[in-house]
Amino acid sequence: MEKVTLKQLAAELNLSTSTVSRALQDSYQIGAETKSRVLQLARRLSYVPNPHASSLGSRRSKTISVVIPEVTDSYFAQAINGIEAVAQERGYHVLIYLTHERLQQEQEILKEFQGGRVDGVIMSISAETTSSVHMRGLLAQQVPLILFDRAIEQVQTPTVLTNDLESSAQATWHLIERGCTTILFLSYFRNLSIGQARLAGYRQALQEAGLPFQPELVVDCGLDDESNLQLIREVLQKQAHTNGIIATAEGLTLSVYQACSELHLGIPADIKVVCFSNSRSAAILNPPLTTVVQPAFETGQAAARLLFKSLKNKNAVSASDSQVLPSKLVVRQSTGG
Amino acid sequence: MEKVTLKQLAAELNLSTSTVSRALQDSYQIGAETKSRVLQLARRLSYVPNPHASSLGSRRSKTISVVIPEVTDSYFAQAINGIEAVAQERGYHVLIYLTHERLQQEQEILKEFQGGRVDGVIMSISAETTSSVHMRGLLAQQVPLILFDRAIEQVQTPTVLTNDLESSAQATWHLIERGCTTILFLSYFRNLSIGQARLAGYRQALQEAGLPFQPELVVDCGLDDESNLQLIREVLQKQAHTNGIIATAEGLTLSVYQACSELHLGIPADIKVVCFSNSRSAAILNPPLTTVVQPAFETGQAAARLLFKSLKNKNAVSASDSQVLPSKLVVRQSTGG
DNA sequence: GTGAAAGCGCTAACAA
DNA sequence: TTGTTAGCGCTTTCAC
Repeated sequence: MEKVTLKQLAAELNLSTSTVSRALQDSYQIGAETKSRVLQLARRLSYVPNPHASSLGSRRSKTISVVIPEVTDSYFAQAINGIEAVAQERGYHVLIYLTHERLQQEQEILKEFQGGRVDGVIMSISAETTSSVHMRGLLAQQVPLILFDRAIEQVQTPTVLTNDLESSAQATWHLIERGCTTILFLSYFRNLSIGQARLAGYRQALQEAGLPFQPELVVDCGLDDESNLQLIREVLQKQAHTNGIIATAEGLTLSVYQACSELHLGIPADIKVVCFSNSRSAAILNPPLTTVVQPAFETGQAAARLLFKSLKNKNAVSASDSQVLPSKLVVRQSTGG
Repeated sequence: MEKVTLKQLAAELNLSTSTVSRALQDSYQIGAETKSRVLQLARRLSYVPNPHASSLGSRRSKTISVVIPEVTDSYFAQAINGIEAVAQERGYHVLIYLTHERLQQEQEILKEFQGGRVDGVIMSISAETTSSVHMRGLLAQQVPLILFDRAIEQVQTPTVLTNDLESSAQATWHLIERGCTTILFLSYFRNLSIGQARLAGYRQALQEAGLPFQPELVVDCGLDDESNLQLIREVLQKQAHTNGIIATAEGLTLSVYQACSELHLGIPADIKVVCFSNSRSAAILNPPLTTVVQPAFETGQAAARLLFKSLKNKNAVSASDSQVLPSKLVVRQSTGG
């Protein structure tokens, strides 16, 4: 099967390529009859445009990209669905790139985008990202960038975040109300602004409740389950009075439950647990897990909408259009039900 | 910041664009000194090639695509990671497309690929896909296609599958050994070949064990949790003797646990449960869930390797290179531990 | 080892 | 309403 091109369509129809091109784009400049002739032939020969040629010619790729740390996390998976839903409405393609929490990957990906591969970018920064220098290049090229969930202060671009400080404070308060006095805070890559906000919320709640903040109760976890498990086990042994845990990432749930089980700490009898998690299985864990659920799908949607607004008009959107969507606390038996 | 092009580099260096192009591709035709001059300037001006121009010129996009039903499923998320790992080694980009289990989406996506957007495709078909006509076009264009996990018979292309029949039989046997006599089989989109293989495995085990096959114990579930829950609830009520369940999709776990809980059926005392699931949280469910775990990452890797082999030499790979990787049964308390 | 030149397939002024 | 004509930025023969 030969590849059919615009030129061939044009030749066949005794039209110019530009007319055919316009007809296929449903341009107002083209007569109804011509359009239908073109469309008919295109369909008959099952013509498929070459996106590279079209991107090159128009300097628009009709493609946006999503750059995220990983996809084996309910939050990001759900956010992708939100972004996709919006992109699809507008006839845009979505390229997903994974950084695996590595700054270098993120840098390389963004660098690539300066070549014009995509029209805009929606990103959640990697755990290693502490500066925004690699975003400057993109922005200098006028490629719109929206950050979601995990952002970084210095960069002047719109963000869609959740109320991390508040929801963390709420989770902490919830534990306090259930009688917890010594609460372990498991941070996930401490340098993330989101992690700091959650830590701040925790501290704020402690303070309001008149409980002391104990730095030794803050444990910085990472990607590796095995070492997380070990860290948690150790701190639970050392800080034997611990009777509450806040885990700030879905990926920590397993390690927390395992550590408690190994140490024969009953949840919620001996120790109460709440995790930031968008996993649907939270409801059927043993025991069912109290979670801080982030508005993942909605965040994706909002980010995509901002991006498209910006694509339409570069100046329509600025950092001041940033949004904050609320997370919600879902109480289950891991904190006493 | 102006966009730097090859032409500009060439002008600056008093070289032709072709020389610069070759130098950047590390062609053997170019002298070492020239190469280093080019590279240096490119770096200094932070030159980034335009991928569309390069794809158009070379008729290769250095991009492969992954087409999957959804991403909020551990199996697919892990498979993506496997594919990505291989693609990255080879300097290829990975585009991920979601069909949301809809055939129409899948058709549109594959159609698009006929335009030359990607060099090759790795796909797991949607639940609605019962024919392979929409793949013919791609194959006719010589775009290599590898199917994984969910394939379809008629199409002559390599596949990477798991031993669904065997693992399903194994799971069924496991339940039988634990004393189950009336085993509910929850299929997920019955028409999928993978679903049929699993059903066949179930039937085979029953037969070997001398247990009757009861069609009313086979329930076809779908995407919607709510209706799945209802279906399961109903059949459990009608078939009150049921003392075992096999759920053939990760997404069914929640509904199964909920249904049992609502009907006050104790797992594993009253009813034993095994699910096909790659979710890490299986170990901490209430009770911990016996799972059939598929080799997701490895399947992704294998599929990608096949694809690259085929990209290198169209004739190097054929349907006869298809692979079958084994799943494994992980026994936990939901079947008695 | 390097350059000239002809595209790749499509878009978008500018004309007509 | 349609056609002409340059490109878009890079690759790739074919010469030298």
